[in-house]
Amino acid sequence: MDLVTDLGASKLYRASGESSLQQPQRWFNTADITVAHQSNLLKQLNQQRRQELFCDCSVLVEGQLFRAHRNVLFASSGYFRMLLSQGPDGMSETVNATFDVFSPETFTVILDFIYSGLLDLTSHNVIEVMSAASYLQMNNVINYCKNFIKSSLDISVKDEENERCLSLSETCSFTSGAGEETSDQQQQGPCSVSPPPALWTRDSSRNQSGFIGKDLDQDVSASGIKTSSSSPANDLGAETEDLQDPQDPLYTLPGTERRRSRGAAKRRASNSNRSNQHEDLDIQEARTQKAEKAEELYATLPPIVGVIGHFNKDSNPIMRFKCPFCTHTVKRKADLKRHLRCHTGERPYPCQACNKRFTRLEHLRSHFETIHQARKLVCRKCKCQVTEETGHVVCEGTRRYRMCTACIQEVGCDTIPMDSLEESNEEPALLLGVDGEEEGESKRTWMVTDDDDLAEDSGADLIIQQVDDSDEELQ
DNA sequence: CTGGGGATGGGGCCC
DNA sequence: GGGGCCCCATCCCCA
Repeated sequence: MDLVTDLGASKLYRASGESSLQQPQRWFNTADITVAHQSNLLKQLNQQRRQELFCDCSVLVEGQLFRAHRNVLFASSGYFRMLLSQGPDGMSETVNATFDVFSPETFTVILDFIYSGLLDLTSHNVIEVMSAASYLQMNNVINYCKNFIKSSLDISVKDEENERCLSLSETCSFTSGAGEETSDQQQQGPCSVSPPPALWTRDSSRNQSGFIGKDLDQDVSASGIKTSSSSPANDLGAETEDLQDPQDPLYTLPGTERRRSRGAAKRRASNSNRSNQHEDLDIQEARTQKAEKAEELYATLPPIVGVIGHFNKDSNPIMRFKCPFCTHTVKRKADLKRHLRCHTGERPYPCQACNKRFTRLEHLRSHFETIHQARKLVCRKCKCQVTEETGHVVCEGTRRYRMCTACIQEVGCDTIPMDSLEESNEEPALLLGVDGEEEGESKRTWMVTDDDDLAEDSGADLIIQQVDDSDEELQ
């Protein structure tokens, strides 16, 4: 076979034994040949795996044995790449790997994908598969899972993403050449997922399982869905700072971004008084919309799963509640409800002084006491202990802190707006909703009472399922 | 560039 | 189940 020409990636070959001058030429596009060959090779390997032919690698997952080919695993998984490259040189030796961090069912999905390119994702297994893929360092699978989640949730609020989401939401299985770092997807069948609302993925809070790492954030995949780089504790969402408002009840910047934006948030907060009415209306409207979406989110929340972990000494089952969004489990449902806020992005507790919102009342209280009440009896400048007598409260915008008399004199009284709690009770009283005598607004408590700011209880069904929570117990 | 402190967020658990 | 406290991790700011 002679190489005739090269058209980019697709090389055209002429069948040998034929005259190019006398007979019609028969051209073979090697791209098609390659695809067919890869497909056939994969089928053969998969058959060999199922028949346990030439399998030189044993993988034990929670007691269930899987047989596979080390070269295939090596090519598909960063974890196995590392494991096998560190293993014994003797290629004749069988390699064993043991996992307890994911279930055999999950590994079956992973293994099937490796050998077929078909990823059998469902709304019930996608989180576990993504977690396992993260563990096994299979970025392509992670991306498929992420896209699956995104599409399932119909996250897009942008018109230009609607089409993509629609096409993806119809897809239940993702296909790819095994080991390929591509995110091409094909429709394989109807989607079994009832898409949760957008806010779920718009949330970018910390992920206890940490199943989305840097790689995932870096690879936005061919779908073009934008993600933001974030802290190692990843986020499911893709949200830019610009689209969020710290005053938003669903203010959900990813961990790092959120903190990076803290300064900006503070600036915005400090400038909030200057915002015009139009902006207020916009914020209010956006808040209402997001609150509605939050309600929708809770209404369609994946079921809260009560799980039975290991048994205690008395052979009594240890009940734990599994987060439907991550692998985290907690002992109490109330704790899970609290934990869910880091996924939903709920921030039901706004500070009335700076409009910053918090996920917990105690955080709001701590913030308020520290920032706005100057509860710390420590001089901000020299850090010495101060009392009501030896120090004064200094106001700086909505911030209050204490300074000792010496530091105040050193800095100069004229430059610092002086205040003291004993002299001015209006703000703490107003903000704390204490029996203040202030006008109108003073009747507000420091935690917002707007209905749309407080998400209702999910009321999710409780499902009992047997899981191994040994890893969680270690946390 | 680095270390310390402050602010914030999240988990465990007690009341 | 909610409130609250404690602890720890992370990030940002600043000296």
